[in-house]
Amino acid sequence: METSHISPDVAGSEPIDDREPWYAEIAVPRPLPQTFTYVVPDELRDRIAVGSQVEVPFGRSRSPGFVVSLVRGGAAPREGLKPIGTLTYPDPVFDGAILELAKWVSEYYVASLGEVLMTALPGGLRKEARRASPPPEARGLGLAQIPRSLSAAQRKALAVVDDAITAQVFRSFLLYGVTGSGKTEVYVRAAETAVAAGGQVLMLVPEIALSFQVVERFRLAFGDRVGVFHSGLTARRRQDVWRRARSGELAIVVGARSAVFTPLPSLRLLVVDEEHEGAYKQAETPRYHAREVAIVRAHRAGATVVLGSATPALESYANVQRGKLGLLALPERIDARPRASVVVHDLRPREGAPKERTPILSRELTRKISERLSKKEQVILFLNRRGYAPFVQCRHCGLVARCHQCDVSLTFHRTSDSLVCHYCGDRKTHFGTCENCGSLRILFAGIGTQRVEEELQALFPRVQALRLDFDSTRRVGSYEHILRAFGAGEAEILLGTQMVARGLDFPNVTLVGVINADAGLNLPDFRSAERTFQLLTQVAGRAGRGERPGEVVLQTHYPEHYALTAAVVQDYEAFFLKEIALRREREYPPFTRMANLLFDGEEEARVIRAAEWLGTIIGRDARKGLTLLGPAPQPLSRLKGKHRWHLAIRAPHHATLRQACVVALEEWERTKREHAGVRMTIDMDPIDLL
DNA sequence: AGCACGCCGACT
DNA sequence: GTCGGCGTGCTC
Repeated sequence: METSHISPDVAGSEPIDDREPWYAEIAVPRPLPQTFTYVVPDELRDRIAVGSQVEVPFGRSRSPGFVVSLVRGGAAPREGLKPIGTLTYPDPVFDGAILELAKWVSEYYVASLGEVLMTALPGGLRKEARRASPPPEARGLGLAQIPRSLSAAQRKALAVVDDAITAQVFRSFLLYGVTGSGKTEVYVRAAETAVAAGGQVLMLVPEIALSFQVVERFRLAFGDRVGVFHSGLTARRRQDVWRRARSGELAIVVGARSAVFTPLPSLRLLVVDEEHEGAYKQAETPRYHAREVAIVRAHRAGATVVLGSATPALESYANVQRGKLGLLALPERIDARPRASVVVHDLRPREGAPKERTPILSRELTRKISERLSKKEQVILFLNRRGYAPFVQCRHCGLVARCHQCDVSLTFHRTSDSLVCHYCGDRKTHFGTCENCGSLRILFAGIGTQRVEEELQALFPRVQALRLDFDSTRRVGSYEHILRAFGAGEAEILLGTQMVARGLDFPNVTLVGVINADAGLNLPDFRSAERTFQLLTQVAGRAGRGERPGEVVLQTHYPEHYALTAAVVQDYEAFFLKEIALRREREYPPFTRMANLLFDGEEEARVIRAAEWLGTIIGRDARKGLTLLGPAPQPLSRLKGKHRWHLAIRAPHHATLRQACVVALEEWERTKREHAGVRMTIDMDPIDLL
C-alpha cells in the first residue's frame, strides 16, 4: 500500500465538480526558476497525486516533470495551458517528506526544483543509460570484524544515541573517534535500537565502493533487510532497493550522497560516516551537501543524526562548540592498541651540505622500509599524484608540454608512453622528442606514483610493489584485485594516491610513508591546511592496525607548518584551535558564509565582463556586511577550452548570502542577452574555490 | 538547458 | 538557387 502524504481525496467528503478543470503545478528538470501549470486530463484525475512523475509537452518537445501541487477544481479557468502528456508511474514517486526536503534544497542552494527532484530519483526511475561496471558485492578481503564487546567509550556513546532514538525528537551528534576506535560498531548498535523500535535507518558513506567493510558489517547484523545503493547496480535493482525502502520492507539503506533522498516512511536514525569528506558535496548543479541535507531531514523527521569522523570538518567541530552538535568521543583505539608513532623527515638539504638532488625516498625512509620488509611486515606509501612526471620540458628549447584546452601542464605516463591532461583526460603519445625542436633531451620534473614505482624497483629489486591509483584501477575489478593481493601478502608494498588513505584495514602494515606531505598545502584555497591535516591523519591511521605497533613517516619541505606539527602529535584539538583562529582572523567560514559565482565561456573578455557586471550589482547592494572577493580567474583558469572566472561572496549569515545570490540570479536572467556565450552557476557553501 | 526559428555564406 | 552556421528567445 502506497502512502502519499498529500493524496487526492477522490473518495473524500468534499463533492468535486468534475466539470471544473484540474490544474497541476509541474517542476521540470531544467535550470529554470519557475514551475509550470498544466491541465490534468480527466483520465488521470483518479491516479495523479502530488509527487507523481509525469511527461509533459514542453516547448516544441517533451520533458519529464514532477507534480508539486494540485488544484482540484474551483480555480478560475485559464487559457493557453497544455495538458499533461502521460503519468510515468502509477504511484507517486515522491512522498511529502522528500518533496519538502527537495524544496528546501532548491531554495537553500538557489537551484531549480525540477533539477533537485531529478537528482533525488534513483537512476532506475530516471531511465538513464546504465553504467557498465558490475555490482561489486562482498569481496572477501578486509573481512567484517567479528562482533565483539564494546569498549567503555563505545558503550557511553551508544547509550546517548540510544536515548535520543528512543526520545523520538530531533537530536544531532558528532561521533568523533580516532581511526580504529570502532565507530562502525556504534553505528550498527544504534541501528539495532532504531530497528527494534520499528524504525528505519539511513546510512550515508562518501563512496560506496570504498565502504564495503561498513556494508558487510551491516549485512552481518541485518541480513537482507539492508539495501545498498551502488553505482554498479542495474536500473532494475536500484529501483528495487528504492521501492523496498519506501514500502518499509528495508530497515537499513546504505548509499552515497544522493541516497539522502531515499523515501523512508519511518526514519529514526541517520548516519553520515566520514562526514568531513568532500564527496558529500555534489560538484554539479544542484550543488548540495548531503551532510547538511541529512541534518535538515533528521530535523524534519524528528530523527537522530550521527556524524562520524576521526578528523571532523571544521564546521562540524565548531558546531559542537556552539552547542549545535552533541559530542560523542572515542579517544582510544579498540583493544587499547597504541596509535602509530609519527615522525617527520625534513627533505630540505642541510645548509652547507653538498648540493644533490632531493631523493624521492629519504635515506631514513628507505632504511625503515628495508627493516619492515626484513621482518615480513608490509608497507603503504602515499603520494597524491598519479603518472610518472607532472611536468615535461625540453632541455633544448624550453618548451613545456601543455594541454591545448586547459591551462595546465601535461603529465607524462610511462606505462602508456603518453602525455595526459589530468583535467580533461586528453592524451597523446609521447615519442621521446620535443614537439617543437625535435630534441631528445627531455626533462621529466616532479614525481608521480609511476616514478616512485620505478624507484622502488631500483631500490628493492626483489620486492613486489603494487600500485593503487586511478590508472591501475581503470579496469573493472582491478581495485578489488590489488587490495586482495596485498591483503593476501602477495606484495610487500602498496603504493598509491588518495585511494590508500581511506578506511583500508591491513593488520600486517606497520609502516606508512607519505612521500610529499605538504603537497596540498599551497593550493589557493582556504581549506588547504584542513584537507592536508585530514589526509595525513587518515593515512597515518592505516599503520599498526594489527598486533604490532605502527610507524608513520612524513616527508616534507615544511615541517613547521601547523597542519604537519598537529598531524605528528595526532592532535585534532590542537589543529582545530590553530585553524579556527585563522578562520576568525581572515573572516572565513564558519565565521562567515560563502557563495561562489562561477562564470565560464569560450571568450575570456565576455566571461570577465559578465563577472564584473554581477560584481557591481552585488557591490551596489553591499549593506549587511556583504563582501566580494574578485572577480578573479579561477585557479584552473581554462578547462576544456572554456575560460573560467569566479566571484566569491561572503556574508555574515546564510539568509543574507542567499538573498544576494537570488538578486544576482534575477539580474543575470534579466540581462542574459548581454552575456551570450557565458554561463553562470551558483555554488552555495563551496567546499573549495578551485 | 534544449530546441527551433531566423537571417547570411559555400556548395550540387 | 539550397544546406547550414550559431545568435536569440521561449518553454505552462
